[in-house]
Amino acid sequence: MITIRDVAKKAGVSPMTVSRVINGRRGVSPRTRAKVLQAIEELGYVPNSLAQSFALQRTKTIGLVITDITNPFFTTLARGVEDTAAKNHFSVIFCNTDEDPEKEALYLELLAGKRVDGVILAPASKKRHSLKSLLARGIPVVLVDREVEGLRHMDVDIVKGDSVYGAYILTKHLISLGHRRIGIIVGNRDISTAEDRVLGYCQALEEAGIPLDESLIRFATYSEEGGYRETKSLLSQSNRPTAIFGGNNFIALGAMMAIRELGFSIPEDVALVCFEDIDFLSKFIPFFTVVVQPAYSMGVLATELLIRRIEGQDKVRERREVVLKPELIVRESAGEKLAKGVGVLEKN
Amino acid sequence: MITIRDVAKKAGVSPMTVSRVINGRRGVSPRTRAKVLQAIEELGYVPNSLAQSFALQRTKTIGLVITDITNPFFTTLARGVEDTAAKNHFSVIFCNTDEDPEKEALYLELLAGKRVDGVILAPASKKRHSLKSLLARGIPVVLVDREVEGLRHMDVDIVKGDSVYGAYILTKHLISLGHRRIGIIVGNRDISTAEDRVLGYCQALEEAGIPLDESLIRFATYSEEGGYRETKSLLSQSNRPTAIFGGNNFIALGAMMAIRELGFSIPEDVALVCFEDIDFLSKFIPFFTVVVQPAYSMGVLATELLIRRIEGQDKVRERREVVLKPELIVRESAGEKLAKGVGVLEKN
DNA sequence: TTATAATATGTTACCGGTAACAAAAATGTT
DNA sequence: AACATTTTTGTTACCGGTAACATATTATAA
Repeated sequence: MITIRDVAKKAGVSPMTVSRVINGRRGVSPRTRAKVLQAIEELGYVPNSLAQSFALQRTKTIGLVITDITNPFFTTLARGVEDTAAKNHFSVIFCNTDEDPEKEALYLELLAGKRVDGVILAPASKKRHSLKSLLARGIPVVLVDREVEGLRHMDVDIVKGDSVYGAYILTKHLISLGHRRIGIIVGNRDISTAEDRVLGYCQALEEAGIPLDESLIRFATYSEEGGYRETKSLLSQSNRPTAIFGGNNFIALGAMMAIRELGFSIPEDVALVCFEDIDFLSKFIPFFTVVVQPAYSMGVLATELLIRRIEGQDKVRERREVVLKPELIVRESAGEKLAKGVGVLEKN
Repeated sequence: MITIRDVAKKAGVSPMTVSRVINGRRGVSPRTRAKVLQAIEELGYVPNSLAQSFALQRTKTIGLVITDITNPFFTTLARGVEDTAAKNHFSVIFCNTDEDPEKEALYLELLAGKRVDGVILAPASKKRHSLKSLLARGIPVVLVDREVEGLRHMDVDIVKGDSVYGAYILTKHLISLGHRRIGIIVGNRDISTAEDRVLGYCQALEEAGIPLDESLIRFATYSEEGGYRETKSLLSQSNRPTAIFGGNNFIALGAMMAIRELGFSIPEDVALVCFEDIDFLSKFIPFFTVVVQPAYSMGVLATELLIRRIEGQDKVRERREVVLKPELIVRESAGEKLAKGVGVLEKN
């Protein structure tokens, strides 16, 4: 492998001079620079960024720890991260935790060992402990999508959607269409968005004077199985809901399966809405009423915040919180066509 | 930052001994090992894998260079790569080229600089040159999904789907349903799968004795716009096709848009089939007839091949080629319900 | 022309591990 | 007990860059 010393020898200069040329530092005469560049060219030299990272103690690499790259929400977010990282000459190492806090802890440890310059994390749990290995080492962290408890005074930024608000408007929309018994299925109680979405749901019900029925609130997992199981359970209880609020796209997918299996149709028998759009489906058949979050922007913003921390351009040390408003997209799955002239649907 | 020397001092041994303990090497007495472990524990020491990589000249990291993580095919493939890499204690750096050979070359250069142990690449073009920076440095490469020209005798493995066969059976399926004029839209001519899919298409036509009409074959881009534009063009020509074969999911999506805009319906006016499933959509509404490739397995296999090369377990130096058969999933978008009793549809 | 500053280049040591070899200690053998 | 072996531990140098400082060269001013 060709090193900086090989180049130096060939160009008849010192390694340091070559280093200067590579990094475009001033203080190299044009003639010397030309000689060095030629030597680099002839030898096909590529600087060893590993050695560089090692010497400089920074890797120009960030870790992206999410739960599942297979979820379009995270895919899009990841794309935002990658694009922004590339623009700033950072690479991205990516890790899927599958919502497993242990796997998460393992990955964070790994990233700490790799001395990544920073980490973007969608935490699998509200618990703080897995962050320790990073924070203790002074590695900046930006959370995305989800909160972690007890970080108020630490410099861990966060970029998230306003789940409370999103759930609130979605629930309100259902109520405006005449629904009174609305089931809600979200992820694990340990995930902040699960709590928040239930909170927004409760707020909307309260505002409408609809009494809360605990049996309609289900904490499951943000997965197809979770949605499937809880929907079956919800729809088989005596006083079954007329609408179901899926905590995310996967849950809605599972719910859809369950509804179909039970021989019900959407929205005639049960309305079904959810958080996150259902990508391809919605392009083909604009059917599902959803609340969408700006996933790509979340990735971009998180990366920008992180890089700013890394480069130390932020004098401000306190925690930053970016909360993005989600958007309600009204389509048909909540029975909008059936309920002509109701609420948001006047225009129909 | 705590180093191995700090631990050594605290434990009253040499750094080398600590290194041995960390790596679980034999030749350390139980008592010493205990002392060292305790020191590590007390100091909260985590080995600097950067330094480790540097000393050992291997990074335990692979690069994954694909065109777009947003495409579910690549997302799934990436997941296969990540899972397999993690299982073997490798990390994955990921890069999106957006089908741009220049961006690809840049990323490969970057990865070469980072001294990744190997690269998995879905090439943006058949041209070989961007691979040079890796091959010259002896960095193993495994191609996925697509071929690169002139690599016969080089040790660059490949894992791909059998595009010729896939296109062949899909076209044959259309023919069996009575279609004679079938339009096909694929990606750039520089991409091997584009050529292969057209090849399979031609074979099926030839076999059925249907003369080739060049105007029905469109090399565009593997994107929504490509599908949209070419579909509009295909459907507005005088003798318009009764079926369209989308080269991938995005193309089909664009085609769908175009068809809808032109006021046609699927499959009554035009049949529409494609390569790659349309994930969410198909779960909700099993409508699209497609040929699917085992994306996850492709990721797994590619990673396994790569790691085997990296670890040098392969005595065999010649190029390996893994070709996976795609699967035809017959649904309704080619007019199967309309054409009762025809071909594959006897069971209906 | 000489002093002084500015610019260009070189030297040394270090980043934090580990391989390769050397030395010391423990164990076994005759 | 004396020697050979094996096991445990330590020493040195190196991986390939770069910071910090030292020195040589050139330009600028007095």
